[in-house]
Amino acid sequence: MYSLLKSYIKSQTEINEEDLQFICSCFKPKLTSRNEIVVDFNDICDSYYFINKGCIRLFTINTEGVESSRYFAFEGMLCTALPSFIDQKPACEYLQTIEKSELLVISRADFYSLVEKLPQFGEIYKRILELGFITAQKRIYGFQGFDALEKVRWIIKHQPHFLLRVSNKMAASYLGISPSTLSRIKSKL
Amino acid sequence: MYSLLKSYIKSQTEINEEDLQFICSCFKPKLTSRNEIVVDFNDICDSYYFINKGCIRLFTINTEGVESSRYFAFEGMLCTALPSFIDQKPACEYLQTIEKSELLVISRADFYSLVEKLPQFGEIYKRILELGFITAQKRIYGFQGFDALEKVRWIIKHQPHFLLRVSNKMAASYLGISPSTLSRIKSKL
DNA sequence: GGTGAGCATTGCTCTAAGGCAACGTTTTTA
DNA sequence: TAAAAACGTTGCCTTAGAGCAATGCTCACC
Repeated sequence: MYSLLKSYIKSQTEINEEDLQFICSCFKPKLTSRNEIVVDFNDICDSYYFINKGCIRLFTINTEGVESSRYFAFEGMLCTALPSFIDQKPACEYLQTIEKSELLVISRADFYSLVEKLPQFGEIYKRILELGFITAQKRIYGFQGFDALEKVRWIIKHQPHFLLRVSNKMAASYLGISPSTLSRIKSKL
Repeated sequence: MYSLLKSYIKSQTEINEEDLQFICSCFKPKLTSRNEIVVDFNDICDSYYFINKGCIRLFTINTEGVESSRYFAFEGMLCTALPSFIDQKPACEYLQTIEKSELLVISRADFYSLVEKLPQFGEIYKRILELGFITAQKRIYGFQGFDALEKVRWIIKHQPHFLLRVSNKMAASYLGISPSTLSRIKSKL
């Protein structure tokens, strides 16, 4: 159950077995079903989630009822509704497992306690933030000024499994195009 | 020259005068002209910039020669081409002062040395990353699925000075609309 | 394992907004 | 300070892609 988490941590930092065990002991397993909402729109998010199996989507619904997805996380990745997690305000977005999933959950208190007490874990958190920042930027550049076809090509290049793993509707809401447009583009390659 | 930087740091963390002085001594003044390119497309970015006066734009140019702006920073803000700064790879974007500016520049080596040696500065860096991440996310949600008018309303609401400070062309390239569309929208309020 | 809800696909129509061009204005440069 | 280059604005035309609707498929749920 914890082998993927362990190898994730070891890939991020030098760490001894004892500390590694201690970190893992802070993560509790949680099984979720397809399309289960783990963090609701008005919730204050107080956990960080490691995906042992399955897939998490972060999305919101605007005033006209249209979904907008901003992030998908897969096996071996950490994920949370970060703005809410950091500032302890309502998430204003949903965190959803779009497949039957096995999550490893660490509470905010334990997470920050690890960041404080274990310098290696502080390093990991810094790295998560840096990577998140870079990913968001790449996405902004990747989508800005591109037409629908170019966006689809971009996602195929940068996340080859994405379109295979995610429903047409969700993928479209991530790319900022309509499901029918995405469907038409896919049928032409 | 350093008063704005000092008040920025004091607003972010508890710090004594000695440490504050030491931090400031790592920042060197740099004067730049309007539209000066500070970090070029192929440069590896090895400085962090604090804006004492003026304005920085981060943008790139795609294969068809179209500009896409992803971030504008104003007085009292820190800014760099972060992906390049972190990973020491070519920036693939431009960092430009769009007005005559006074920057306070810290080298990457000094920056990371401060992060290591002064816990308060480490905190500031963590906070920069967190805020950057949150800002990027808000922008993704803020623009996704919005039409041109809604985007303009969004920027007026969230950054009221933006359209007054930034040229029509640059603002359009930030909002992901054409300069003529932005011009038309502005004329109708 | 049968039924109902939601999703994917595809054709048709319509509109927001981009491209282009012309003109006036502002900024840059020599 | 005069010429040249870049930018802002506006009109006209064109088009990518959204919206809607009909059909067939898939999957969740009893």
